[in-house]
Amino acid sequence: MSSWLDELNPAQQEAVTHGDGPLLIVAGAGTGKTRTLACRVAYLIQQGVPADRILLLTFTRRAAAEMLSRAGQVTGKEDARHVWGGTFHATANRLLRIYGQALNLPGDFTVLDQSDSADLMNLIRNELGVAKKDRRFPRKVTLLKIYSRMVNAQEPLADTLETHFPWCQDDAEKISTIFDGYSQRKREQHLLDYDDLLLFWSALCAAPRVGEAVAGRFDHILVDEYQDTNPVQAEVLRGMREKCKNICVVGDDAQSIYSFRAATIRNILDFPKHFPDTRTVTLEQNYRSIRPILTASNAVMDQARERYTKNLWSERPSDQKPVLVTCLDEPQQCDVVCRHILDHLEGGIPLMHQAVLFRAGHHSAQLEVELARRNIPFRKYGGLKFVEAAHIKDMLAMLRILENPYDEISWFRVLQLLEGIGPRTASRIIEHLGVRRAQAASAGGPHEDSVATSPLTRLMTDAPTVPPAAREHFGGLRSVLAECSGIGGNGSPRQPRSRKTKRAKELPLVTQIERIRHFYESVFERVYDNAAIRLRDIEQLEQIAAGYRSRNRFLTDLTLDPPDSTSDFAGAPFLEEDFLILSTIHSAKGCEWTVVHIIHAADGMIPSDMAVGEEVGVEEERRLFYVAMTRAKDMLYVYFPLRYYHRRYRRGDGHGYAQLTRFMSQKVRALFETRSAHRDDDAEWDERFAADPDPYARIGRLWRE
DNA sequence: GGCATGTGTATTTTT
DNA sequence: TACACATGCC
Repeated sequence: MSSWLDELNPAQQEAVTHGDGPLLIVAGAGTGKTRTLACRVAYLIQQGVPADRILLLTFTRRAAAEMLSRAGQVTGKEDARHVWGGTFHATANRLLRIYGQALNLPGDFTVLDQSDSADLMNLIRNELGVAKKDRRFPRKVTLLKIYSRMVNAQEPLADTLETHFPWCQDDAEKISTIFDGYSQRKREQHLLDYDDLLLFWSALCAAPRVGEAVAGRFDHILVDEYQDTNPVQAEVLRGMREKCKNICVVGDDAQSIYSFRAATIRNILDFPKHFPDTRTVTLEQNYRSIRPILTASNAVMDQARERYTKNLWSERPSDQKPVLVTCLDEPQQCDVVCRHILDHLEGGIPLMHQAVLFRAGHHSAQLEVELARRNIPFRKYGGLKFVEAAHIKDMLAMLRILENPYDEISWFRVLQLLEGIGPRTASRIIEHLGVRRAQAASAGGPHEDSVATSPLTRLMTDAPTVPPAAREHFGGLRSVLAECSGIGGNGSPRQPRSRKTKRAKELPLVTQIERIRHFYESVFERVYDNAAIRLRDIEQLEQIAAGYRSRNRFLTDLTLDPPDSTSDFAGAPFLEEDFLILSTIHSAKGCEWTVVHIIHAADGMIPSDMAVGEEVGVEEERRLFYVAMTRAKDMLYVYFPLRYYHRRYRRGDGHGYAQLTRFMSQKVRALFETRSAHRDDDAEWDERFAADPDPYARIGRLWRE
């Protein structure tokens, strides 16, 4: 057989060459999990399993792409490209486009992202008039969190409230009314939220004949990061493997960090129960980190309440302990991090092989400013995404109206951008246009649109009255929608389109975006104070759209696989230069770098003070810290600022003293080299002055630039 | 009545 | 920073 098998260790080989039946791979950090999974895909293909009958479920699209490219390298064939790879959600979407009809789901459904879902929730919240002056009612995001946890954990509302949202218990009745309205709207308007994708997939499996067809599509299912799947995902897998038991899951209970998404390690622990005759393979040799880093990481996990069963070991000895850097405050932390990064760069380690990790998206804000100041290019993963920016959502809302004229929240969003139109007027217009088709959805036939007039058509033929202030912009809205959709136009003398073609002639996607951008120019001018920058972002969106022919595909891809760093599109796309990685710890899952910098290792940051209320919360934060540490190959820095200014504590406008993260116990610290960035005041002063640009040079800019 | 605007406040992690 | 709510303006 192939020589590439010889390069694997015995445990990896066992996993890769496992035949039929359930397989559980318990893979500690850095034990070659990705490689093993990729090799197993390659092995299956070499054994004659058609690539398109293999399903590889991963946590991100990136992970799937990487594994398949590796599998391709191993087999040396193109086959691996045909493997079904992607996230649970993306796969659900793909399957539901094909088989959804069996569940009365129209093929043109649109997918709501988190904030869309929250907006829809808010719509109903407001309609119910539930907000009272005397008592606070859960906000839209809270409502969505409750809903999502309830659904994903498959846990009754009362239990969900009691265990995770006790302060909302009194509102249980109203909350359940809101949830009713929420699901009804989604059904009427052909909308699926993230959770629905999983629920519908699960329902698909359970459906009489289609279930078998869907499951029968795949000879083998492989699942990565199984410790971070939730009960619904487990249910999907069981549904997919009722007959054929070829399933392989990979995970590490010590790295489960998604319980806020209702992920549960019960899935991985109970896997052998759900799938009898499971073969379990444990991977314990770490190839990633030098020994001192692994030792320190293991020491962190030794304090965990639950003991994990693996003993990770490394064959990479080194004298270099990980480094704990105590800083005076955050500015100094930024300074030291930058210096270390540049030192390593000088020493031959490109920026791409270095990463700065942190607990929450905004923890890197100061550092980002400092990096920009020093001309260190970076790319940030996690935190706020490109598609979550308000103006991008404005653009997407227009496209979604064109795609699905019954999408109520998109109408709301677009209408309220116009001067003089607030919630009341928007709602009146929406009613006038007949956006809410009562009961139509339950009939669910493909001819339903021909029965009722589309809201877009009505907008053209029977325009609602709008307040004077809104007239001009509303007219603009009508013409741009008319132009993009090709539906009649604007009361203009243009002759009515012939009925010969059923579908009106639409403009190409990129042209649509261009026209809409043009329309938004004056709108943004009024609504946003930095309109120019936002409009430029829309041009970036046009670039992305250029790769798409189908508008629906474009919209769905953006919601299910959003470009994950803001700067993916900023700057020159042709200059593939070296850049530093900034990432939340969550987004760093599965990645590795030569040098890793963990910043804000203070109690309250790691663990987040949002999580310290419960023991299970703290335990998960510990695993999070462990995940961060085990990303490092050769060098690990942990930074801890002693003081925080006006940030954490509301009262007291001065500063607060922080504590080193509780996960760095005495024992753990002993495994670190400890450095102070503030050893003596003189040195510190010198450094600060040295960091400032020469005043003469600064003045010189006045005439040299 | 309904919209624009101001003020206080709470801010994790992601498909 | 964005959201929820209160007040002031057309």
